[in-house]
Amino acid sequence: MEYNFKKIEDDWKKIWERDEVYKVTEDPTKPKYYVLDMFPYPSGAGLHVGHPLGYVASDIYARYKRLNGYNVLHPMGWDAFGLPAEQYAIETGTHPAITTDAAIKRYRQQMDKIGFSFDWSREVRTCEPDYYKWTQWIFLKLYNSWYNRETNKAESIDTLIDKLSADSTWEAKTVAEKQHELMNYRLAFQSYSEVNWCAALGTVLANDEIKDGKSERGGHPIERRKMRQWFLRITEYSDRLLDGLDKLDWSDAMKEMQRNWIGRSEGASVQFQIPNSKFQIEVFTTRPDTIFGATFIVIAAEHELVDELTTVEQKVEIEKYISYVKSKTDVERQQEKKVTGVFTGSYAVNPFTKENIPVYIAEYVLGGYGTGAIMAVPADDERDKKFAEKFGLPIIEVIDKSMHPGATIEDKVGKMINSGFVDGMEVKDAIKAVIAEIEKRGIGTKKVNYKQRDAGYSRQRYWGEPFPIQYKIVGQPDPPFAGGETDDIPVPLHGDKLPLILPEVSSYKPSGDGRAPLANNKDWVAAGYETDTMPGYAASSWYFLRYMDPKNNNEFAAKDKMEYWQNVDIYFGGAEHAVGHLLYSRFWNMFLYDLGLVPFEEPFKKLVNQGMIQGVSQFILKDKSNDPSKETRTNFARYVNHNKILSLHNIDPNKIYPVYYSSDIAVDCSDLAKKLPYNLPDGLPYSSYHVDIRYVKDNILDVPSLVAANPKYMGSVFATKAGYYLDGEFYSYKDAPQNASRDFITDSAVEKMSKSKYNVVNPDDVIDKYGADCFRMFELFLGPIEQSKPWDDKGISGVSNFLKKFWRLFYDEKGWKVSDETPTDAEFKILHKTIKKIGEDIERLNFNTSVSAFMIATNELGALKCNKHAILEPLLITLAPFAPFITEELWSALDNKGSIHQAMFPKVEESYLTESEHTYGVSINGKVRAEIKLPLDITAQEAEKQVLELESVKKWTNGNAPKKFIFVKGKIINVVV
RNA sequence: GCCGAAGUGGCGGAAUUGGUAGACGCGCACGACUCAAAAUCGUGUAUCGUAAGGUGUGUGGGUUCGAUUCCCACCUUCGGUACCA
Repeated sequence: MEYNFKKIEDDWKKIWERDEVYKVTEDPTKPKYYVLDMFPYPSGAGLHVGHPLGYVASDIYARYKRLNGYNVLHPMGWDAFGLPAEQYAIETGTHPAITTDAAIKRYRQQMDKIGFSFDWSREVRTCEPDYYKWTQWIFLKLYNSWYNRETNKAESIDTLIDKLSADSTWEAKTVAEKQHELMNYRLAFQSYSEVNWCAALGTVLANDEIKDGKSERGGHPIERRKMRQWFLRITEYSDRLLDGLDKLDWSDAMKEMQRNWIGRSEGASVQFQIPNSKFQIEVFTTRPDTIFGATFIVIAAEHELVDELTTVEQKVEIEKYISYVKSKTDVERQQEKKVTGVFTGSYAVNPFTKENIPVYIAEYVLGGYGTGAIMAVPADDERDKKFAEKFGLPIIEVIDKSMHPGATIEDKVGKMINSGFVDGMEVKDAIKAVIAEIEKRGIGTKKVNYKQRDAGYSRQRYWGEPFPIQYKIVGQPDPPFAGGETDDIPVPLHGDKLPLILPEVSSYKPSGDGRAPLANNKDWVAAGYETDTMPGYAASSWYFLRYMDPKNNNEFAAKDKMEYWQNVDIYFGGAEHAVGHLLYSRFWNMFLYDLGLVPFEEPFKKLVNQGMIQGVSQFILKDKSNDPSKETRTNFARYVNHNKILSLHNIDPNKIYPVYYSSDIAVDCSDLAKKLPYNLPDGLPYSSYHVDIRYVKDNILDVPSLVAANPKYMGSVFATKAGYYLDGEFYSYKDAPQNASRDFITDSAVEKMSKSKYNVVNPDDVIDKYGADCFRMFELFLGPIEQSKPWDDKGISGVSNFLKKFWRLFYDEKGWKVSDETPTDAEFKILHKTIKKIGEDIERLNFNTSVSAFMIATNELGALKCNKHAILEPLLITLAPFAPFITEELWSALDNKGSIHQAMFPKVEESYLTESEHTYGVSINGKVRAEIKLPLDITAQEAEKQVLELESVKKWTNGNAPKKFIFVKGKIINVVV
């Protein structure tokens, strides 16, 4: 009987769904295990072969845990709010809900084909009111909470009000004043702040949505703009987010990225007095030890004292400089390596040297970090040094590094010099001593600074959660009323009014004045609702909690269910979320934990970052000039005579007919180009274009079918070494070189899989051809799960062959051949060796070597002609997590009741694995020269005697006693001569 | 610049604690079956050498009886990040 994967997979898919095989409920009699995937954004393009890699891995892990008696929560859902659906809506007018729903259906179909064991009864969709009701609810909790630094946790805003009420001035304040004051504490708060405004997208972007100064999506330019925005006070959690990392089983790379993002640095803040004035400049420094070398102060262009410090004489120049700094975009500021700055005209007093030191403004000091002012120590800081050199400022050496050759000027090593009371101290001690002195004199304190900023939480978009906020204009009655202006007070919606449903709008475009698309709905605006929506990370910051209790209408998740499931045991997802989603989720979870709403502080115990499967893009090379008359391009003319082609085919020379060159011609030409006595204008006169990989096999383009499917290539010439294709027909050159190839060869490159690069491989196609089991195992067989690699289906036949071979252990042409004979020890050994290996591999996530272990077992059993039930059935269970369909089919053929996926993973019988002998490799001076089989319990003396008897060893020892004899039991023997 | 990961046959990769480098698969070659092809099965396949033997895990050095594995320096690639004081 043949292995008919199509029928098997279709049948079992239906049965699993009918019998709810993967449905899970809380069961206190079983240990729980929570296996989670980062839920996808359902894009219109569907899944490509890269997406399922992590899902396949997590599916195997979940199935394995289930077979080992765990009650496994393994859910899936949709991160359904997002920009692509909204932009499609702007282009076509289709409501994003419709697009999103269609995309989800498509994804679901593709996923079902692969045979995942998700409990779909727990599916969540973040764009559904049932879900975002709770996103809004949590936002209100954040709004109504503050961070109590004394108890070191978030508390209800009421405890803050109690505290503030103790001060008699509090009661005297107006409602508005009180609200403004509280805004300084709320964990979700509003503030005017410079934001990253993207004009092209009409929205504000978070720092991590920006790459190289441009929007991550679309690559549009970003400018700084002051706007009133919602923020989350994540900085209150910086320390806990940092400390919590130590307890997590995440890769070091991932932890480092979060640490760098949080960017904690310890130092001191110090006041520098401006002589004869009430002003002081507060600087932040991580190197208080070097304060004796501080010879000038630099403040940011945005610093609040700029006006006060600018003297009359310097005013014009300072204003010019500030407008110069502001005119530059972030990109330009980054590219600019020139040292710039202007003297304010004022001086400050170095509190230790008592010298008057000049105050400068320079763009290398940022307004947003630290205090926006630094004490510059040119002897120990690269940038300060460059600045001092350019402006002729004094450089005082304060650290003797002669004992540390090779140390950079910024390394914290050496002995203090020229530094008053700390002279002779080591840098480490000097830092402490200076801080102590600063604190003693009351001119500063020890301080910790973070790079991390509070997280922007407003988006000028339509397709997101509405804020459950109305605005109250000061002096007016309660909502509803018109809002949106600058002095109004946000009023949170009452919890029982949630969800606040996302309204319909007349246009999905931003209103044009910087306000969100919701401003296009008059009723919405009239009711005073906030017109911004929440960012993408809102919903994804807590979805893992909702899976535990997805249908609950009274709570985001019931306490007892969270108590049962606890946090995610293993989380699979891409490394690109290191500082976005993974940081925000930890923050939200910690917050909910502080309020006693969640029973665990960290949401994700173990993290696995699957690598990306990239696409192999194919390029065709197009003649750049498109001008057929220029015979001067002698290099190409060797193969293609444009004019000849034109006249042969009666083509109008004025008509545009692009010529594409096979890349082997281009390679020839680049060789040729090197030999030319002159340079070609801009490199070689061709440019690369992506071509759909469907028409390319092994870098050879199928020109006729490409042209047949794409009318735009009609009339184009595809030149190869032997001839050319025109409208899909091949014509040879009369003088073509002997044996020249007709193949049109493409160029290739590994890139991210994407529709626009025409390099997408659809899993459906692979599954149709080889089956889902094969697809799953092949993805894993490609290499280690954490490694990125290009998709290459060359090896897929190996996995396909394996499945067929495996099938043939049960069936041959004549039919069923499984016997009830008692297996031999050798057969048992193969079985138990495999059980052990697979169990260990899954725990370590070494799925690629598991696949090879199955191949080995199948080959070995095949060689022994073993078709015995007692071997095959346990083996089948070990394979079930990897290949759920074929194993289920064979399981039922073995006359088992119920699903194999609810069976028990077999136990390893060590007795079959213990060896009494070992074949030792015998090395002479570390090089393996011989082999010898010895009993495992042999003594070193006896082994030495036997080894030295070997002819192949005697040859090296010449019969002499060895210098040394190394015997490592069960491993190796080494003879030193 | 800084932080992190990696570099092994023609290719994807294996070697889990310092102990027989190249498992498994692809590709390739040869053979069997076939009128033939496909499919399937078998054999071989790091490299130089007829062989004995030599060489070999990015490069150079070191520790060790023994190094893909540990240490030092360097090169390359990929990810992250950046006037962060």
